Amino acid sequence: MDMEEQANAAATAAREGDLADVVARANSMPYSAGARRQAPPPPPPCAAGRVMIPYEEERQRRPANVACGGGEVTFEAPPSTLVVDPYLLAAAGGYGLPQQHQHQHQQLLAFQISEHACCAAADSDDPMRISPPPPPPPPAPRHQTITRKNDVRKVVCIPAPPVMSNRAGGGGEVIPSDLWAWRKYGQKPIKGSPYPRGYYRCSSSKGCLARKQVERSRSDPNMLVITYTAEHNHPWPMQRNVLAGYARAHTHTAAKKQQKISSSSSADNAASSSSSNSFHVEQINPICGDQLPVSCKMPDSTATAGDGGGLLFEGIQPDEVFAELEELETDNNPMTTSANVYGSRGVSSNYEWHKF
DNA sequence: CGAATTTGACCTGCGC
DNA sequence: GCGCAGGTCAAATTCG
Repeated sequence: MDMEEQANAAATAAREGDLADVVARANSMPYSAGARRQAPPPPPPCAAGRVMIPYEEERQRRPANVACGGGEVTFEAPPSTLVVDPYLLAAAGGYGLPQQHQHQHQQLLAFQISEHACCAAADSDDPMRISPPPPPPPPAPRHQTITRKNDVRKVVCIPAPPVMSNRAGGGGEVIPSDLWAWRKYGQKPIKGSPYPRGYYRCSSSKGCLARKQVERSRSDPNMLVITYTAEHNHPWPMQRNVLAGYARAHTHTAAKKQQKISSSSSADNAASSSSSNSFHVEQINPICGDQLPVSCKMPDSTATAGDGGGLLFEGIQPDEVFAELEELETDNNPMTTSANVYGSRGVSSNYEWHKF
């Protein structure tokens, strides 16, 4: 089957909500700049409730169960994606990563896409289904033409922190951060959904076309559906010193913010101090064959999608993260290894990834 | 005061 | 061609 046939089949599968086919397509479609993954064996048809996607026979005994929407999807744990925070990978997710890094994360990305397919399947009228593989997008003269329906999108489905009442994105929505810096530029109510959709663009670099849309799943409000559109045209801002600073800086600033919040709003305080400051994502941690109880803390209720911060990692040792970083950095990428090029200081604002 | 967010208006694509 | 819905812009507002 050549690429075109694959694309057509995948488009049909997506329309029909065939999760297995969508996953197959996700695994075989070209990601951004690099399409180096070979298509896995055809998965079994999408059955209601539970889907097993063969990935590696020897790991079949250690499936990771993911609750998403109404059904349960069992994904194989990709062998090369251990103990990396799902959000980091959602952010990196291969999408917008330097080409050689994308390869490392495509397996997980396949999971992410398929997981959303599960959500989408639960939402019978969910418009955010996987789009058919588009033709190579021509240079867009205007921004509107870049992100219309026939562009490349990556969809991530993650557990959503409780709704907050602060001004952070999405009408109080707290978006788990990724390593990119995002600036919100719009929000729209979506027909048929009680939850608005927030629109973010990358603020890490001027002229970066990367965008993302964040909304809650209609079928499962506890799930956030993040749609990444276009690519970052600058290096992935992921360096060990960035993360190191991030961990410290946010515990500190979080405390300050929390102090302020608690004195200003008792309602907000109740929400943020009880449940919303910490949420567990072990259900989205299929990347670990064994259920690694990873909990991500939202440092404070004012964490926004744009500030690039917001998550503290429990259950993941810094060394493990850095080991992963090491792997990435040694992947012969001059852009990420020369951290100071982009990393020591951002481009145009103080709202950037160096704040992690 | 600079930067981010909010929000109403406008633009575009798509279905009928 | 028209209307609807999604996506973006940009002025106003808010925050640090």
